[in-house]
Amino acid sequence: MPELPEVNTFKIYFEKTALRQRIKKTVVHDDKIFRNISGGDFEKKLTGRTFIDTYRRGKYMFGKLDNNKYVQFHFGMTCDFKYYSDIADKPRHERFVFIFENGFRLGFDCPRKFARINYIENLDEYIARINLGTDALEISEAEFLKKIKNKKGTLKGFLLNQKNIAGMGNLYVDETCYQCRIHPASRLDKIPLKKKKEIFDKMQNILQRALDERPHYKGYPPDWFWQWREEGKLAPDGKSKVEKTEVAGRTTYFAKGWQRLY
DNA sequence: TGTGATGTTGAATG
DNA sequence: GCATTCAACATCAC
Repeated sequence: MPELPEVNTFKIYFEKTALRQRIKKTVVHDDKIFRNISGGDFEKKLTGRTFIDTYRRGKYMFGKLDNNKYVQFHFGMTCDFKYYSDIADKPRHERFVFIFENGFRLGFDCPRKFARINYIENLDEYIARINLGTDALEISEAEFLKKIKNKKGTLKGFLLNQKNIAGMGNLYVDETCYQCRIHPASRLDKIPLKKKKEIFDKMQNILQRALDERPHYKGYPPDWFWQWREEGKLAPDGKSKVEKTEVAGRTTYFAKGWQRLY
């Protein structure tokens, strides 16, 4: 499910399928996932247009239209694109679909309707308004350290907040904490600078590797690197066991003993 | 049958 | 202004 690397995979999929194809018709089946526009208006705005570029920042993907406006795709927890030509392949929870002149369709499949679709007139103004942080793979160490400085709260809460850094989700946060041997509930003001730098490095390494693997939530390899995320599983020291708890309001796995609480 | 799930937001509280 | 907690969103899988 979509955190930064998964959204990047959606972006690649979108580029391979929808880019530079004129939209003959747009059909909205369900208004609910649109935030700043009605389904009817979305149909009108998108019909006859062509996507000419894409941009991703954290978990947000934007499709640039040939009139220099953008469509924001946010995939919530369960959404996905599907490109198909046979109507029998229509995804079960398709909320809207672009029908291209070649007869193929790009459907937006979204079971839980947690997605957020917006029509954006001015991208820079929009990103500034929602105060979206710098992409987790783009952010520099200096900016990361500056953001984290003078903050209290938990490490996990910080990493999950998209206004700080855009792109980290529950799984990658747990993974980063595990690899850094730090408890996700550690207080930011107690973590030494050296450790913060390590967190930054590991975060980017993990995201980059995941992105290179092009993960897709329906097709994660069975030996994927977060497989330790199970209760009772052993850490590399052979004795610390993984426990399940809640940090920053989210289900959290960590290896007690292996991961130090600051 | 009940419960929780890879996300975000807004309201309420401290 | 911050940090935290909670509810809401809607569906599926176990």
